[in-house]
Amino acid sequence: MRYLRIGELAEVTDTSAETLRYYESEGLIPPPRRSDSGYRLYSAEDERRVVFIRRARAMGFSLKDVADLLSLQVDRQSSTCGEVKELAELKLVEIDERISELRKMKAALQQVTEACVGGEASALYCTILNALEH
Amino acid sequence: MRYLRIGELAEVTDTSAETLRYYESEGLIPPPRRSDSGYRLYSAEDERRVVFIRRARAMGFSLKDVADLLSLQVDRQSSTCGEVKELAELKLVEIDERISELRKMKAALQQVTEACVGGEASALYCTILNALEH
DNA sequence: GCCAGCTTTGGAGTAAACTACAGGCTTTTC
DNA sequence: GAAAAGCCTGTAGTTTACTCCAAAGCTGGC
Repeated sequence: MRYLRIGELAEVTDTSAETLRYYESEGLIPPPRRSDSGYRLYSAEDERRVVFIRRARAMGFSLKDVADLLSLQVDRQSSTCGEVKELAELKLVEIDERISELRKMKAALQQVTEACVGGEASALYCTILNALEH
Repeated sequence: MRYLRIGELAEVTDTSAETLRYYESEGLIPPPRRSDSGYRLYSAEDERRVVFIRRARAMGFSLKDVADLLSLQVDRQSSTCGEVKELAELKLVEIDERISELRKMKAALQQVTEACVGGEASALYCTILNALEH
């Protein structure tokens, strides 16, 4: 199994070593194993986790949100399926709402670009706010 | 035409007077007209603008992003339709990417909740990371 | 006309999420 | 084997987006 050092993981996940150490300090990624000299060594599992965090962040989820989502990683003894399911369903509703808002925004933006086909004169109507009040 | 005072606008847009003044200071909303005594008086147009800002913020767009989107409000002389269209299309791509990421996340979450139907024993498989590597 | 509850400006404070040192090891490269 | 590059801990600084005063002026109801 191949382990990555912090700089390597930073590169493949498009972030920085500082950020990775910060995530560790905030408990978003578990303390990785260390080399004899104390260097952090990250597994493929750690990498997946960081990729997930970065994706969620890019979508505007807070680190707290991400922590909630990651907490859905559950082992047998810690909590029942019911609790996990409840949390997941709450987040599902949130995600659905986000998607529908984004669709509205997309429709509005498309209306803007369509209004723009007509050349200079139609710039008058090129406002996203006008497009939004369907 | 009905004008709203800052507290009223704050209430209908579910934010605070301070935040509205902050948006004004950052150029996200234009300086509204004032009453004789200097109170801000907001139009329905202002209200729509604030609603838009709050929605976009709730979806994780930064104020800079919002400013970009609002800059699509263009008047005849300021810029050509081509420029507006280009910006709008750039944001459209961004929005599409966001939607598809959210869909992936949704699918993963649904997989988690489905795995949870089976009761306690299946909690072993209840990890969102496992679900994400389809 | 008085008082509670607005509003004003200006400036300071806060929380989240990084980001950047400093000083000192370790590893790699020439 | 020496310089360059990478990593360590710890702490301090930055950015974004608010949030909270303070001191003073308005507004509406009794």
